[in-house]
Amino acid sequence: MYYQKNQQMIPNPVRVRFAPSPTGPLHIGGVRTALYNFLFARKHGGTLILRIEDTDQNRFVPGAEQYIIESLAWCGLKFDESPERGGPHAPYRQSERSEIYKEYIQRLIVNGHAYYAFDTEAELEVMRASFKADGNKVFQYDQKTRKSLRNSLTVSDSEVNAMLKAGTPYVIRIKIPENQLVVVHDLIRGDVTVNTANLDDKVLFKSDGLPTYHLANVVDDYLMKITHVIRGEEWLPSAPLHVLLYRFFGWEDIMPQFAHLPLILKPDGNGKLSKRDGDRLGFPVFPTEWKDPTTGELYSGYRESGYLSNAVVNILVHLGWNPGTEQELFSMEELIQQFSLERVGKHGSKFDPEKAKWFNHQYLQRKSDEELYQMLKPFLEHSGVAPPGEYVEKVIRLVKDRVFLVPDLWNAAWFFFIRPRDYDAQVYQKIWQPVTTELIQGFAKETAQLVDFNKETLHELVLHFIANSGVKMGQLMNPLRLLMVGSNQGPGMMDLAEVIGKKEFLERIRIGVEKLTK
RNA sequence: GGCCCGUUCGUCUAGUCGGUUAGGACGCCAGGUUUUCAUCCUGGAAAUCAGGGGUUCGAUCCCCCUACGGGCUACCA
Repeated sequence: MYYQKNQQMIPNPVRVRFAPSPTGPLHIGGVRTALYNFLFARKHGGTLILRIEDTDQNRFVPGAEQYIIESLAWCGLKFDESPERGGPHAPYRQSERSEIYKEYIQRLIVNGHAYYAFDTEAELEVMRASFKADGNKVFQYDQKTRKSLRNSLTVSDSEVNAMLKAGTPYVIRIKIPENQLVVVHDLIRGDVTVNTANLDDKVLFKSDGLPTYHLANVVDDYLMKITHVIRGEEWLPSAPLHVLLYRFFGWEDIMPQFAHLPLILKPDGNGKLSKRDGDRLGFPVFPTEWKDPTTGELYSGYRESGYLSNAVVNILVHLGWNPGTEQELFSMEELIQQFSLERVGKHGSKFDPEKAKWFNHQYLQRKSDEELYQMLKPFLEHSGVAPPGEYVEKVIRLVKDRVFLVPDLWNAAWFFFIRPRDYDAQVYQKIWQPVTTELIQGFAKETAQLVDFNKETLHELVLHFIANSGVKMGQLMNPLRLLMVGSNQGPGMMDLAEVIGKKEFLERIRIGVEKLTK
């Protein structure tokens, strides 16, 4: 037995769903919602369902459903029941369930909890405009205004039937009861109470014959025996409406429990995180890359930017949840074990791209040399070099700890595979003295004599050389580094020299000196 | 505008019977290692717990008000 906050037993078996609409790539906020659902399901040995909420044909984007499934799979999230896998409550696409909703909306009409509304888009627009003109009021189709609009509450039954028969377009709206208190028990926020006087008569069924989210979500959650609805905070305002629907259908005592997750906010300023923020500040807002099929617009992804899926999961899980301990790096197994809704915060979190990188660095450090090799391979191929594996592994050991994103593997190591073409002008200015050229050439001459070339012998030689010539270590080493790397970066000089070998070492000196002293 | 939710270091956060030097992490600063640049290590600055009222011997913690922030307010989800 397991008890949540307010002594509510978690019914067994747990069944939760992630219910995105296929309107484009999945925002990381959505990924996090899916992740929390996944963790909750796994933790309680429950079932995770993917339900595609595609009741808005206008916003349908081809490929989006596939994107959602694949990008989530990349994160390690798999569904037990879904459109592609099927399950006992198939179909899992709402567009394929339209007959079901018709049956349920009829029940609401018969019971007097819903009514036909014949107002056209244009008529409602006029209402909105007149409300706005009258002291900037906002028009709502609700218990106050419905009495003066064209619907089955104001029009006679025979007239309604005539209109229906004539094929007059209509929508079906919920009839919100007057002046009642509706309480939503939220696992994260506690009880949220709303007076029905503030609720409007939301459209339940559209003129295109498909339900809106509100109806479809309640009917499907009931039919699919969902026990917990874990979704974003943007749904909190409509939760009372959903509770009312459960009540009208007579399902209130088996209604799922709600948990409304706080939002992910932009790093600077206020408001929720958007693609725009990512583009502006230079970090991805989507798990994997997506190219919009119609506009061609590119949505950059974490995977393509060089993040590990493990790290992304860890970054996201911490945006709203914490373990209550000082552990900060988790495997999926550990998350499943430790996750709980109780430890999800109430307030939104600003996304911190710097911390995200740091997390990725941590996970990268835990990868084996072999795994890192595999990640570096594409870069080697792209540059047309094919060094022996033994050589690459030596390099990886030297540069590993300076890698934050996967491409850094190449950025921090390319000079082991390719000679520098340019030399950093600022560094040159700073370290290249009048005597340097002669000094380096003298050193190269002595190095050429070295029979056994490795980091120890080279180090010894350096020591001798500076003692004899009376220069400081830096006067020799800094120019050498510039010659080897083209800048002032990279691992220790001796390690670097040993790996590239004597021949290459001398060659780089020769070529570099020639270029720099021209 | 209306309704709802929120508010602890710059950021993510701990703090769940009201009594803590308010803890950790990222970032920042300083020192050390690396004769480079990063990494790494050590140390440091950084939160009058949004403000004001209560309740209490005592409030970050309970209540109220205000401010600020956010969400929703479509025949979108």
